[in-house]
Amino acid sequence: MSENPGPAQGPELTGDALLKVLTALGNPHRMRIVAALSDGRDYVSRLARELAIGRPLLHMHLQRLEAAGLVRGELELSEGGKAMKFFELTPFCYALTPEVVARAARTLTDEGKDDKGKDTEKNTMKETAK
Amino acid sequence: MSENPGPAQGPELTGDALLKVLTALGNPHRMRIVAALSDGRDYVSRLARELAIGRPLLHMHLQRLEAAGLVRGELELSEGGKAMKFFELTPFCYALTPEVVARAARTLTDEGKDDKGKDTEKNTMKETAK
DNA sequence: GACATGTGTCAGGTTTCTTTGACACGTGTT
DNA sequence: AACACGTGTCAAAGAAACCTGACACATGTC
Repeated sequence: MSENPGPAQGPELTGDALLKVLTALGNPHRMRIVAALSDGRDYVSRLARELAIGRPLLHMHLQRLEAAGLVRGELELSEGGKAMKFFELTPFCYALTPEVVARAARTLTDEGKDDKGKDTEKNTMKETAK
Repeated sequence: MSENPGPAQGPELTGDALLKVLTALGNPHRMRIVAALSDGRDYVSRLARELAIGRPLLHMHLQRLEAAGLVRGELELSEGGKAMKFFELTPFCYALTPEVVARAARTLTDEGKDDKGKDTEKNTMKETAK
């Protein structure tokens, strides 16, 4: 939907990034979240009802997906003034082949396991809601 | 590197199958195994030395990769008569997009988690919403 | 026989992931 | 105020994944 430049991360794909995507997608709930979000954006509480899972749980899964760059959340205000966090899919596109995996594997770092060091600069939220 | 025919499993891809692939690939060791195997086939003990991990551990990882259909092992006899298990890559090719994941997610079964399978039973959780 | 190589499996400890039930805020409505 | 709805977080339990050090079995060589 909407304008979206071609994602197509052909050339460079770090092992840590791919690993994060794979572990993010490698979970039944998170796959279902992607499926639900493919029908359009939605906010957390409603999504939780839809998927019949707890809000804290969904929150964690969404966080994981967002950290992998697969979904994107945005806090908005409804007419009523209530803060609602809407999530929508990122139009990702990864080609999973032996060559891609092999190439990515060579750039794997131990840091990847806990994502520190390199701050990707994307620091969403941290409550500006005052 | 032999040439691979077009795998391209476009039409049918069950959620359980994709999930298995994703969880299989979503691990640093297994990614490195794929990388090592992309240089050509190898047998377990040598691979373990190469990757500097224990044999039992490698054995488990290879099993996981094989269960996902990403590698294939074959027991052969060397000249000496020793039994050696050679592993080689399967030329897989998965396109990872929101649509593919969404579609696969709809065919996810609870059985997938432990691979029991042949049950024609539709066991759609007994979860009662709170 | 003792050794080095290959195979596989098992029990167990460690770590990480998953899940749940509180709790602490906000808001608008009854 | 009490309620219904939204947001987020936390601690702790439970489950699953990961890893290691044995052990078993083969074979060929010193």
